Amino acid sequence: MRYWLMKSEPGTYSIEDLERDGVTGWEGVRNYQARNFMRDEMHLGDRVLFYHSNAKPPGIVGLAEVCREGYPDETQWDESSSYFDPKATQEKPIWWRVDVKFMKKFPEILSLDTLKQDPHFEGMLVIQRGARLSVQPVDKRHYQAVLQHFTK
DNA sequence: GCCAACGTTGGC
DNA sequence: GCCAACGTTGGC
Repeated sequence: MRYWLMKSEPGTYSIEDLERDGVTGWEGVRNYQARNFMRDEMHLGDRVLFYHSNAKPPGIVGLAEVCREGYPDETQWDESSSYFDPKATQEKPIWWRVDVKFMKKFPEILSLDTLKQDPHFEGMLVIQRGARLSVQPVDKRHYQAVLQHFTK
C-alpha cells in the first residue's frame, strides 16, 4: 500500500463535501506529474491525506482511500467545463483521475505551520517551499506520524 | 492582493 | 533545444 497527499481548495471541494458524497472523482488535475501518479501509480486501497490548500490555515484535514484506479477525466472533453482541453481526444485522452472514498475527518486541522514545526514531518514534500504538486507521494513514516499526531 | 516558485508555451 | 514570456499555484 502506498500513501499520498491530495490538495483541494475547500471553496472548490472540501473534506466536508467528501464526507457528504462518500466517493468523488478527483477531476480537474492539469499537471503532468500529478496526472502520472493518478494514471500509473495510485492503486486500490492506497491511503490519501486530504489537504486544504488556499485555506486559513492550510493543512491536512482528513483521510481518504483510493477506490477506483486511474481512468480518463471526462471534463477534458466538456467544452462547458473550465477543465476543458481542446487538445484531448476520445482516442487519446490527456488527463486522468482516480476516485477516492471518504474515511475520516480529523477532529482538527493539522496545519501546515504545525507540519513545519514538528520534526516528525521533516522532509515531507508539502512543507517544501514552492511545492505546488497537487497529488504527491507521502512516505509511510510521515503518514504514520500524521495518524500518531491524532492519537496522542 | 502580492509575489515567489514553478510549469508551459512558442519564437527562434 | 534554448529560454523569455506568460500563466498558475498557493502561502502569506
